[in-house]
Amino acid sequence: MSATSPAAMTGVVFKRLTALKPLSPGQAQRVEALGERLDAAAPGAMLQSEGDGLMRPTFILSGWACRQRLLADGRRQIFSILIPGDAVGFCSDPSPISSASTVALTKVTLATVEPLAGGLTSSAQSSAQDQWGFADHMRLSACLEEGLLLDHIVRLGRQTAYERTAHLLLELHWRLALIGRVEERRFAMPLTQEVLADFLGLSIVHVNRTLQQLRRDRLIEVSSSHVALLDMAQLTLITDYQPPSLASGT
Amino acid sequence: MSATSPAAMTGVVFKRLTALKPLSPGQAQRVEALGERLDAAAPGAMLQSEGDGLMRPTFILSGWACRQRLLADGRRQIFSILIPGDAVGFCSDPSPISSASTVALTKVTLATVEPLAGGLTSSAQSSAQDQWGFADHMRLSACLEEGLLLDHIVRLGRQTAYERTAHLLLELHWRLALIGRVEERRFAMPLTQEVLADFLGLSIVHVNRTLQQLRRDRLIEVSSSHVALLDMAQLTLITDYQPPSLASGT
DNA sequence: CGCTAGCTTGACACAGGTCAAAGGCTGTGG
DNA sequence: CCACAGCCTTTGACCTGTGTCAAGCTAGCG
Repeated sequence: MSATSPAAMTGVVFKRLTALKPLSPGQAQRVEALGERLDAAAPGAMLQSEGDGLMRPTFILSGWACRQRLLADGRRQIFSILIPGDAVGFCSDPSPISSASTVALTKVTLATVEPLAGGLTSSAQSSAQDQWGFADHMRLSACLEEGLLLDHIVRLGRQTAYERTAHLLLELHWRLALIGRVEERRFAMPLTQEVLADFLGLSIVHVNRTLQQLRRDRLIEVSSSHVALLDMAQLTLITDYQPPSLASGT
Repeated sequence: MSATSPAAMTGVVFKRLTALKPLSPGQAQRVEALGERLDAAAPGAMLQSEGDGLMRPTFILSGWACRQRLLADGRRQIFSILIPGDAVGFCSDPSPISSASTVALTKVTLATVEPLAGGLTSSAQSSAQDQWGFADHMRLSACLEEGLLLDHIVRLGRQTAYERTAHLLLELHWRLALIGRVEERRFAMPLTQEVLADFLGLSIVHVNRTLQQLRRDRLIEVSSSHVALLDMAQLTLITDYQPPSLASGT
């Protein structure tokens, strides 16, 4: 987090966006410029694109976060896990109340795209306007995210703890690979078992047991916040995993 | 489904859209025009806005449907239940494979908005363009739907069968009220217990038992595909239900 | 060097799943 | 108009995946 050069930090955003759709030179430049105005947040802090009116791309440059909701009695459900390169919580309609809040899971660095130079707010079409020059990417990103939400619903509704856990690991593997954070099927995963539990709809204890089962079955290896997938074929089979399609129909 | 006048059929769409944001006279007219070109589908039929390239608003005028996914071994998970007035399956990115398919649960009548008269495809902004004149509504609708997906995730991940079932009934009550299909807290719900099970992530048998428990607790009444909510306050309390906010931040 | 947050383990409880069979309904065709 | 077929609902007996409780354990951090 500390002494990394701005270029290294914005790299993840570049990779993430490029995977969705190639960036124009101008866009690439603006992504690089992200490195200028950084925001930091400590674990547990709420990240909210403060009712900014309209959506304004804000990216996680480093660290992990999540979108979650709390029930009245304290139960927590995590909707999605956010990794570097991901855009942070904005729905075109910034619903005031607790629809979902975005929370840092580790120390996090954020950067927000600045609006384009004034006068360009041309065309009539009111709201959806692309004052930031990333409308296409944001739309594709929203699609990708919807797909992830659907995957999550399947996990929670129809898969066993064992399948769920493995499925999540495959998802993270895929997403982290996209931003170049996987080596030899091994990646860092700075999540406590409590977070995993609240994401997977399980109890902490059972997450623990399930991870151990996966380990005993020689499917994964876990060591101090690092995970290695030992048998992708088998994992894919067990979990019925299908990586998101990035085919931009446009 | 048969002898109803076009106006009566498009009424639900009108109500649904108006709830999101008032319709301009022109828009209202185009909604009425929906009644002209109807499509019918039998229970079990796949409804897909056949890779239409871009999104093109298609509405359910009558009947119920759902978005679902099948696992390799036959397990099914339903993501959302679609009622009259709802827009049907289109993601800006029409992912080819089984991300999710839309299926009719009853006999269904559909209508698709026709593109605006040719030459209007003006402005430069490529994709997001509103050839159909409902961009704002579609965007708000997408937000509403995302909220419903999040609710669903909470249900599946953190609520008991009892809570889940009751929560779903409150959601349906709210959505049906929006299109004027609730009277005295009573509404038609043409869903088999199997569908409920696949939506709620439960077994058929347990859905049955849960409904009976709710009945025994004098919270609901069920009779041949009609449901009555007897104690909304209690139901809301139990399920931690919060109706979606329609506050259009725009 | 002690504290605290996170991990691990065991014993036990219970929500919800599975299996199996019996009752309704409803529509269809003889 | 009846009888059959199929689908849906209901019920009971039993099983199991996951949760709960409680206690140690480990390791990083101040």
